[in-house]
Amino acid sequence: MRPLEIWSGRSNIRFMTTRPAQKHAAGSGDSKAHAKGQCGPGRPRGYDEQEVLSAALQVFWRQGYEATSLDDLTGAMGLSRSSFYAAFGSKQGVLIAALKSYSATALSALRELADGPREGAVRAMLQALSNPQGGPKGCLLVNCITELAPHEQEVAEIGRRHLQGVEDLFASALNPEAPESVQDKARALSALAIGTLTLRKSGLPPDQISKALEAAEGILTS
Amino acid sequence: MRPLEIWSGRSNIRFMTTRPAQKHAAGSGDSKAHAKGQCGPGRPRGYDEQEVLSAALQVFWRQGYEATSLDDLTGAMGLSRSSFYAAFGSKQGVLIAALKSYSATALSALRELADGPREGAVRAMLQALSNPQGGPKGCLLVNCITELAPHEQEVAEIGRRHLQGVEDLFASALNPEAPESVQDKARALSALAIGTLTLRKSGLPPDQISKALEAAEGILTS
DNA sequence: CGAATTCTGGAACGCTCAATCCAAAAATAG
DNA sequence: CTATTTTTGGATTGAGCGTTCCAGAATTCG
Repeated sequence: MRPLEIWSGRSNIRFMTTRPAQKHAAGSGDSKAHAKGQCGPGRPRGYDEQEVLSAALQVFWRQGYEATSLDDLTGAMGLSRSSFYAAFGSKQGVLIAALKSYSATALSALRELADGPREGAVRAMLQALSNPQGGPKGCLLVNCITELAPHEQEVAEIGRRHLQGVEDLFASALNPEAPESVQDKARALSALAIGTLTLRKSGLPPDQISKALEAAEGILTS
Repeated sequence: MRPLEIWSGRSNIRFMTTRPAQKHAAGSGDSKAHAKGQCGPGRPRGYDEQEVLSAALQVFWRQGYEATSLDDLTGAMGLSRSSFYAAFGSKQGVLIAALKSYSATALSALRELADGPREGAVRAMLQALSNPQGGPKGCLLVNCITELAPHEQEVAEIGRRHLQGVEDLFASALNPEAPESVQDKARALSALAIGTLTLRKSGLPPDQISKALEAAEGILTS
């Protein structure tokens, strides 16, 4: 078996030590309002961090993690290798940043549907999850969970939190009557939506999936 | 983007031309009863084809396609590179053979459950699919569909047929009353089962998944 | 016993991989 | 202006990749 322990621990010591202030968290939590104007002495960056992260996200989404090379990434991001490693530390680093950004964006969009009119909320969420912006590329997080989670605990952790978030939104959109099995129903709805992504990838046309979802939804939400 | 066109077309011309009779189909269809005893002049093989294929299958299952190197494969199979390429032609070749073998085995096992007593058949199928032999590794075919199907049409094709098979078995296990939406219900059940594999990979314990499945199943099958 | 055929071990091939390094460029601070 | 700090481009690194090749070992056929 190939050594996969690259992931944990020894990530780019040079970067982590020489530039500890620039945490770049990439869209998730601790963005310290890194105003883009003047921020110190040195040469300013020639790129927008969110933009290049979004470019990297798209590549991972289209190709998967292992099938994506650093040339793919730097090419799509428009960055030299130096800038890439200075900003993200490693290939794994930019993946983690992309996954966090993706999760935040996706959950935010889903929350709007969950907070909409009660009737139709679940249906709208199912349709949105099963027919994501990525089209046949599916859901970036589901793809990466499938490919990496068993061996890379940080991916698994981000994935677990994301799926919990989806579940919670389903639960909040379900009829609060009969709350004894709301969590289980929400979990089943999540699984149902996620499963359709595999059907889609294998070539099933979207309208066939919508039909199946409607057949299931009518009874699952009651 | 990295050149991925390796897949189609130009697969090991030397092997294909110099040894065209040995099709090795690896467990799927056209096994010409390749009796293991005497089968011609030359030196006999020092390995069992089904055994080494099963070993390769396990490695792909555990690590995924891209993360598996040829050293991983030949090491687990106990084959030299020469024997490997003589038997399977390429890394893609052994994956395809493994997927076909996996699909046949899995569908056969699922058919026994579908043909069992009507009440409980659907539940047994859901539990079996969501808690496969592979444990947290999930389902080999679902893994490979997620990782490869958008770019490798042969994987997509095998996956599509497999999922269609699962759907058909669900349909045959469903109550034949109200047959107007049997196919959609069966498709939804497939998606539900497949989706639980992602939950499992992200770390959700099996009993939580079983609970959600039972909550969904009671109403989905009625 | 040769001759023909087939498998096996292991080295080698060309290439790509993720990651590193360094000097030049571009900004601020005094 | 000079000194300092940071980013950038591009060459480089050593290891690993999938695949090929060939000489020798093992078997059957005449």
